[in-house]
Amino acid sequence: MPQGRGERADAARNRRAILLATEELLARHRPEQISMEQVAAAAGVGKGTVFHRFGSRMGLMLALMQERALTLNEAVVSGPPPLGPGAAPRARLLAFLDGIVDVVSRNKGLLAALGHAATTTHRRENDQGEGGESPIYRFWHRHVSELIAQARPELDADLMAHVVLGALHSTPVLNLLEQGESKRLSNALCTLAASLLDAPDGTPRPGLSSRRCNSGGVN
Amino acid sequence: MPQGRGERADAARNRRAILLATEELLARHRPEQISMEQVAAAAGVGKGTVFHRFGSRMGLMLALMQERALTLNEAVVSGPPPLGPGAAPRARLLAFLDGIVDVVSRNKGLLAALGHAATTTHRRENDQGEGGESPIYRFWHRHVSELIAQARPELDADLMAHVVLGALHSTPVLNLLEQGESKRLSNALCTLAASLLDAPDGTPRPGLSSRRCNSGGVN
DNA sequence: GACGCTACTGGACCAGCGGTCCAGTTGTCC
DNA sequence: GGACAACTGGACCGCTGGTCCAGTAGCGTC
Repeated sequence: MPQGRGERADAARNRRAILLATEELLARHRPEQISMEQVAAAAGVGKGTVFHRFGSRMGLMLALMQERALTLNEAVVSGPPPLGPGAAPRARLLAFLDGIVDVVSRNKGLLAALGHAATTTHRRENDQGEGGESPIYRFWHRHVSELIAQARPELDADLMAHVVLGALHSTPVLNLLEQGESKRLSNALCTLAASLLDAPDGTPRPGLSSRRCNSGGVN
Repeated sequence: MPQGRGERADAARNRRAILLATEELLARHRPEQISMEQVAAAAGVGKGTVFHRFGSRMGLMLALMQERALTLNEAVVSGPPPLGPGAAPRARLLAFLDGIVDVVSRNKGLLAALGHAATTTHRRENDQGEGGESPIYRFWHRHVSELIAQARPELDADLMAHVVLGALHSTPVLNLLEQGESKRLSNALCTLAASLLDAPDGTPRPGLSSRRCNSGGVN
């Protein structure tokens, strides 16, 4: 993506320096105590430069995340099975979950930083109630959602994908990752996904697995 | 809990006013654009009072959440089945998920506000790497975890509970809730939990549902 | 190699935040 | 009704994400 015609040499250099500095800081401190000023200083650059290149805290984190997720995304889109196209949806999903956990665990603080940025970033006039998700999340969600839909068309694939991916943003889970338990998470996520895809839904155990569970209000 | 001997009349009045004002603001605005100063003003109270009563933004949100979750928690601990003790773990879990979704959907912005507070609150000297979860989360997690463990002792119940509860903190899911899709979420969560508990794990479909899925690194 | 155009740079600056402080007030107990 | 402490509230602080713009330096042109 960089030096894509028209990017000056010094600009490219500084961009890399900023990204690198952010990475280092993220590795050493909790994301919420890293200020943009610190990032700028660590990169040997003025604050204005950081904002000029990345627009906002959110932009910075997004750019970093995008870079980190790039190889995984490429593997999904055009790599060999089971991650890439060609394998059965079930196998692809399990492989992909593995891949995601891997990326996330290698970038422990980054997801948390993204979450933090999302709630911190100043909203100017865009009073839109909606708000946009990050492209990476969108990509991941679409992929998971499609795989679930292929394997189990009767499920609410869209929502299930959100639920599964949601686990990665959860603070307790992130803490676990911080302690090197990524294999454990990977196993749990795969078990969960496998259960969902293999569940005896539709015919067996009638009245047990698909019973309605909505009751009245509680609070 | 209030006026529990020793709380002054005006203090109690103001405490309720603050809680109420927070609720109203939360209902009308996104949580990240509600400042403590606004809360104080809306409650007709000085900023110092708010901090004196609740300690921090986090404390305020926690107190509000605690109040909202109270009836559910009581129902779980001493209410009638299927929510309360006595029913089978599976039924209790499904009922509880329903209950949680209900509470969360009734307090749309509150969970988000809690998450926001968690990343925003100034950390003084407590440089502890750990960090404490909220008591409500802890309670919910323990309950879900125990139910899963009872129904399926071989699973990583602790982590599974985190994953399931993590869904409630996910922004896309929260957005869905905002649009009144709480029934959909409830169904999805129940389907997922049911799949997990009913999964043919251990003997059937050998080599399919519990196959190892950890591969090498990707990034 | 000089030149000018322009994108890039960086630090002073701003509004607003969460949180603190403490002098003054007001409820409560004896 | 007096004394004491708990409560109150607004001025204040340090710091943040983000803006601004004068100055700088890379790049294409001749």
